[in-house]
Amino acid sequence: MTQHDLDPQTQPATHDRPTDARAEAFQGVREARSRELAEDYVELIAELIHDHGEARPVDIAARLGVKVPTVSKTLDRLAREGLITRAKYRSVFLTDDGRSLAKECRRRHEIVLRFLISLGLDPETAERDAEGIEHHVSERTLALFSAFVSRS
Amino acid sequence: MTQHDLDPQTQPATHDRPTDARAEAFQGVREARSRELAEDYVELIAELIHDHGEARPVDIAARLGVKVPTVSKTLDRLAREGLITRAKYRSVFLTDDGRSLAKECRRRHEIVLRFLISLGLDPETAERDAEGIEHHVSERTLALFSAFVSRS
DNA sequence: ACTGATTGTTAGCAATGTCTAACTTTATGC
DNA sequence: GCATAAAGTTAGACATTGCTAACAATCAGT
Ligand SMILES: [Mn+2]
Ligand SMILES: [Mn+2]
Ligand SMILES: [Mn+2]
Ligand SMILES: [Mn+2]
Repeated sequence: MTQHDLDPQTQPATHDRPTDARAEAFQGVREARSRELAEDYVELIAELIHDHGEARPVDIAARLGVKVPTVSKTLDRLAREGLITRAKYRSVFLTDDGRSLAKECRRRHEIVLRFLISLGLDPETAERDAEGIEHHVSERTLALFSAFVSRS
Repeated sequence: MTQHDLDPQTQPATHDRPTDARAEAFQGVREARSRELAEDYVELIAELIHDHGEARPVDIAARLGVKVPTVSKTLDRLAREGLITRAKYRSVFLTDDGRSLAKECRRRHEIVLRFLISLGLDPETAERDAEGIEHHVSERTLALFSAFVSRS
């Protein structure tokens, strides 16, 4: 390859994880990143349906802090992906897949949130951090978070 | 607004955080999301310069698991944003801003990583989760993570 | 110093995710 | 039931992030 990789002396003791493993990690993160939006949507849609009986684009938009046309376009994609069903000018419904994903997301969200609060974080910040972190925790980490919450 | 929000009975005891606060949380997450890539790049560039004396697109690409033209285009953006300097066909350098961001990112990365490992996670998974989580932890959370690591 | 291998750039495609503006449909209030 | 308000859609713009293919520059071994 390059001269560097052939010379161990030029590699001064930083973790020196294999390049491929790092690439895999980054690929995993990119993968998770690409699912984040759909996860936030279905989680929110499930909540709206539960709390209000229906999920309307205008309510989704208000809670996500985006404009309605943005929601409309994203909902088209979710429908294409089989997570929701929708009819023109009507509110949105989850498919079985969508409901199942929503449930999984809500579970992750709750675990992360309770964990952060158990650690001593204020609920506001916990909510904000959880909203981002939830998409990037492995099942293993989730298990450790759960255990910590129980134990504390 | 809509009939729902006017009728408290239809709001069955889910956390019922104000809509605006949620929107702000999501906006914060989107903001963080938009910075993730730049953060991963400068952190990696700093590491390559430290470990190998220079940061070449081909090495960045190998470690991120993307193709070289993707890196080239992203580096143009980072240059435009003032995080790096580059000359055609040459390797990349960090500006003061870039170096400062890299340092901050590395610090976050290390804290999150050590925290996850302290919790009991295996180093492989810890590395993967940290790579995603690092972009979504507030300074407060970081402080709690640090404290936990010290105390354990 | 040539030449072939490696590295880097450019152009162009596609998907995503955001917006505004203009329009259509549905719901509300009298 | 009609007029107006609210909600939803569509079109079109723009930035980002990925890719491949084609080309250009640099490096390395002889
Ligand atoms: Mn989220
Ligand atoms: Mn969530
Ligand atoms: Mn990262
Ligand atoms: Mn990192």
